[in-house]
Amino acid sequence: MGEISEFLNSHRPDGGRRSSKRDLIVNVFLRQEGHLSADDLVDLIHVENKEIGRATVYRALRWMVNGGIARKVDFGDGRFRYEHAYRHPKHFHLICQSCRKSSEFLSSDIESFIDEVSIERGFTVERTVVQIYGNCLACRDGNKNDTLELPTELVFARDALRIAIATERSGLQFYTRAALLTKDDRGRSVFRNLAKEEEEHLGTLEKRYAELVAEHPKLETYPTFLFFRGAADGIFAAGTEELEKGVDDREALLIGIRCERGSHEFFKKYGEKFEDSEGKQIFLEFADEEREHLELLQCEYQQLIDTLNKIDTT
Amino acid sequence: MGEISEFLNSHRPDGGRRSSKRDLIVNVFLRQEGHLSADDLVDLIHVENKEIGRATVYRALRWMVNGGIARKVDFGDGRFRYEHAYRHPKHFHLICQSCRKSSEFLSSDIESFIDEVSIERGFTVERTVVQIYGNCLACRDGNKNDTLELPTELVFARDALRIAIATERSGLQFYTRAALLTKDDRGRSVFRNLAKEEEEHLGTLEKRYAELVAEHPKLETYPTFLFFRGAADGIFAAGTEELEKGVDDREALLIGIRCERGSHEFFKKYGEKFEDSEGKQIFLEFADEEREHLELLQCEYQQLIDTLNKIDTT
DNA sequence: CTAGGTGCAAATAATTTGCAGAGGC
DNA sequence: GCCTCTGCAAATTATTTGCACCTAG
Repeated sequence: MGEISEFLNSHRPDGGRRSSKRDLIVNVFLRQEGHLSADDLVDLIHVENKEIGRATVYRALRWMVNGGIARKVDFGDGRFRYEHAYRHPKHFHLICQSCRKSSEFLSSDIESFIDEVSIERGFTVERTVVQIYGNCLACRDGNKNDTLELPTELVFARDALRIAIATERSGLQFYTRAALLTKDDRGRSVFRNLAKEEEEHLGTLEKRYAELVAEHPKLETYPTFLFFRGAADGIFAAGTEELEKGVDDREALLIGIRCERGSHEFFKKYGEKFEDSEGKQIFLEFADEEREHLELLQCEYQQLIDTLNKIDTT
Repeated sequence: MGEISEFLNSHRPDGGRRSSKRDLIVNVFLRQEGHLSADDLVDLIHVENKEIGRATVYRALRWMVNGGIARKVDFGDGRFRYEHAYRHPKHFHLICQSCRKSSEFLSSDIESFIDEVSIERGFTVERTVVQIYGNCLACRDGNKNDTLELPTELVFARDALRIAIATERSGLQFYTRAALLTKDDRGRSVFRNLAKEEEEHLGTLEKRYAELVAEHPKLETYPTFLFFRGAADGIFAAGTEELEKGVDDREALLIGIRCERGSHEFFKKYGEKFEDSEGKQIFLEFADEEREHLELLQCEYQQLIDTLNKIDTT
């Protein structure tokens, strides 16, 4: 629970005096998963202490929203819901209109299109709402209510690992192929080294993934949380395809740079979405590695250009 | 105004008796552009007739929402807004938090990602909300309130034409190139004919576009309403690139089929979004043309396969 | 004539606020 | 001791409803 109080300290708005009642409200709230209405929370609080008034709960909720501990969401049925932000990144919602349950997802692609639209309109984005209303699978084929819920941070970590693994695999393939196709000795050894690194890291990631699902077997079949189309066959897949068109060493380096940059940016962005947790760590470690590769390639590219210029002038 | 009453007739829910008061409410409502709160509408109604009660306006709004004449939207500030559906497809919103104005957009890509997520989760979609909250350009750099608003149907028509033109251009390029690369005489004439058709149609579309912007000069610089990344260099652009990799006649046909199908589906989908209007017509005409091309190519492909089989067995 | 539309006033429902008192620092 | 938190009850806000009356078909 030390981590939670650390989280609370960093998210306390204004000098905010502490009070045992508010502490109780915040604690009960953080223990819940999912989306509570103010009234749901009042009921939960009253189980532990009947002396706490509705207004206090409302005030505590407003205080939490201001400090970023809670997020206020609106499913359009006249009351607001609240979800806590502890180890829970901003996300989008699927809302079932028959059972009123909501499930969550993230889509890197939707986010990037939203950015594109906002830029075109010169709009500064503060907050984005994506809600899909309809009917869930459970409601349609006879309410099998096996709605086991895994903590989002675990599912996020799983998706992070899957995407990282796919990226490493395609990276390995890319550098292996590039090493084969490269004419220049020095370039070949750069690509070979990178291939070796990708291979090693791939092993680490696969082990980590195996451990994760061993500990939580339900994770394997749990629905996707983080959608990212580009990850299906790995970020380097398009690059490898390009290689086959017959590019020269310089172009191969550029393709590598492009892929590493894309993957670095992706993992950095999603790493930052998460209050510290397994998922965040995986993403940020990966982002770091990709940045190192990127720098290595960029340096190599610069040297190649310099060499070519020297040849040109002699 | 005949078209409006036709629209009303097709959207009248339950036997719905007609009444002069409700007629007035509906008429005033349909004359507005943008998003009104119930109270805004009450005020507007009271300008023309003070004898109409708030409850009646609320009842009329509910009646319109049931019949699909109006859509109820929720910008999260505690009151609902209403927008009419006449010549106005379902869309997404950018909502400025300082001036409370909202602007609209459509993104084919976001819609397709939403479909993807829904399918993965086995979710049947009824309604989709995408809202971007933040600050608009006008609010940020000193409120130049030159907020001229063009009717959505015009902007939609413009975007339809732009996308259609880009598609025709890339189609023309594709078929021209394919005709050059084709070895088989018969195949070459098919591609050549298609190229000719694309060229003719391109001319028609460009004329139509020129007429549209001549009539409404502000259209040229009005912000994009329909975002579609694939349209930037035309739906056939990727296909043309593939051609250059050196494909055989059969593959060229398949690429053509794929492109025509994609373009047919895109234009059909967006054509259907619109209550009859200029934009709808452009989209559906275009969808039709692409379907014809598609059928032609499919037929040609079948004959090619048959011929190959015959050669194979002799 | 009668189902449905209408105005008014009262009801509802979620949330906020005023105020007097309690409690942390 | 001061400032903030708290409970209670009253206020607020958007919307809906009950009911007596009116109107179109």
